[in-house]
Amino acid sequence: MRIVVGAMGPGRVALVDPSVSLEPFETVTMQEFPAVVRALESRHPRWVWADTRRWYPRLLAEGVRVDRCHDLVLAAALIDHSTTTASARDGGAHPRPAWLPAGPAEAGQAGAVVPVASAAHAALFDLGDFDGETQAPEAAVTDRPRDVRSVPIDAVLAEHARQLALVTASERPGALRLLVAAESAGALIGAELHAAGLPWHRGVHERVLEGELGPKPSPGRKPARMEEFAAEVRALLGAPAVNLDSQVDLLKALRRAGIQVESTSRWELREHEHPAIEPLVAYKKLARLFSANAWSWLDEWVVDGRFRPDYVPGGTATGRWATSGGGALQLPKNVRSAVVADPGWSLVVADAAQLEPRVLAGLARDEAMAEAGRGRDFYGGIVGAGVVETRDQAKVAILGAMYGATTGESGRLVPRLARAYPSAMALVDRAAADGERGASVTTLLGRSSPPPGVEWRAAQSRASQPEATAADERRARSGARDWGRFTRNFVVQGTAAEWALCWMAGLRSRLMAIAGDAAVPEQLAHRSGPVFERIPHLVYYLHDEIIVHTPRERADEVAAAVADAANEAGRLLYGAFPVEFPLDLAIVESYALADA
DNA sequence: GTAGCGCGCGCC
DNA sequence: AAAGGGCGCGCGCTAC
Repeated sequence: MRIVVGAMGPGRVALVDPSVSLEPFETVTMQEFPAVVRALESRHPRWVWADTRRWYPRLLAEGVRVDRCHDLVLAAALIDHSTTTASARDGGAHPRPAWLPAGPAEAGQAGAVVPVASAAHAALFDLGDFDGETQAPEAAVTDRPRDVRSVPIDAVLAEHARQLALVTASERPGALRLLVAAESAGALIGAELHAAGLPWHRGVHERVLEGELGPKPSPGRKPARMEEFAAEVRALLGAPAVNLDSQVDLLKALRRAGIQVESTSRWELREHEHPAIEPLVAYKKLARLFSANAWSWLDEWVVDGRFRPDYVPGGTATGRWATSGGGALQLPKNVRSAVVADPGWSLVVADAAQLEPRVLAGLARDEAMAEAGRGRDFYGGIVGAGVVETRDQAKVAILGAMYGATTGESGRLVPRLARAYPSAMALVDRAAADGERGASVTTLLGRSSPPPGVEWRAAQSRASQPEATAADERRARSGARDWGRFTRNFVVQGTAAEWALCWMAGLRSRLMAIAGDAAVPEQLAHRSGPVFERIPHLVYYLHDEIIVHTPRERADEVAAAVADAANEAGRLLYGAFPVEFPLDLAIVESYALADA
């Protein structure tokens, strides 16, 4: 069952079950809405709404969670740019409504051919309702509203019907259905992660800062240890006034001191011998910590023992998430010790071991590569197969293949990988070739890469003119190769993001089931907000890694659910194809202890 | 005073 | 240790 939600008149919310009628079966005020959702949730509907980020926080604030949804904004971004719907969209029979946020103008032409997803996913995401015989009402013409909650119900219904039609007409409807469901589940999870917050121990964080930077400086001053290194660098460069935080200033001072660098970046500095370099690198390290994740970050981002970043599911081209504010996806390892479970609680920390090579093996249906990944250590498996001599070589070669390395050790090793795993190599090479000629490529479940920009196309066509100069041609070739590296990586990174979404979505439903029969002692009530009191819940997500905060006595059960969900994600994407997704999994009190 | 950009660097 | 993909953020700096 689906329930479509939209605005009806000022301040009223209409609820429609399109399998029954396009007329609302109920209209309520925004204040009444959460209670109505709570009551209807027992019927296990899929909530169809314009934008989860707008609708769901309000529900969570009232202590209401929903099981499933269809996020029309996120789904439109997928459906309207997928190469798998290109022919269905051809001719403009399914125009995007004006209220949707503008996306890239056009999806590219049919791109990389990637294997078809298994259709064995109906149970988990329960997509049986997706093809429901929904009638399409006349599309209401609306301007783009400031708040998508005010999109009229008729416009929401029309958009829903449009999306269902396009998915059905897609070349791979099963895959695209799964992708829409997984992306929407991600939107629910993103909002819940924010509501729950990551448990953050201010005292532990401050001790790390004091250990590295010295005592907290007074406002406007730099920490003592930064000043010490800065003084040392200035003396050793013979530049008493140089501002180390100014790239231009610093570069001049370095050159005057005889260090011939092109930039002030750490990796280039390290290639030179000069006594000032070591303290300069140390200064930069501390400066980064001080400006990005020190006391002012704590003041701004940690409230009541919780770090609450704003996650942006689907925020990047490849489908990885972004965050806005707080830098949640760039937390330096040395401050992660501040992530500490509440008393009586544990953290279940899990990350997928070598996710991307495994995703590639499945994507290409490369039996030999999947065989190397049988067992915990993919890179060890490659060495074991005699492809390269050392684990480090295996790692560099694999990364080189996925990122398009052409030079260095990585570039030299890639050909050996190509001989051992021709199918996998052919898949990424084809993705690169497609990108080089400006075509879009598509992930396993149907997310397509954006087309290159107008400048890129202009450079390519300039180079093909008779009067093109050598410089024109060089620029065009270099641009083509850059874009090819992007599309090469896109199919792998994007499909890995899909695996991770399925993993998290499956985990979330397992955790909800665990919570459903939870009778956790009252004394374990903690500070994480009403919805998540006393129940295991996700608190962090980082591309291939998750953290669940759970009452300690539930930790083993949660860990099993995490592993189950990973296995199921593999089956959802690859069916019976034998690619494994082992986890590094730990039950700890502090995030810092999970690496051990 | 602020918007926008390049740089450098944190994470995957 | 090294130059290949994806991001966000803070800084200095320039242009307005």
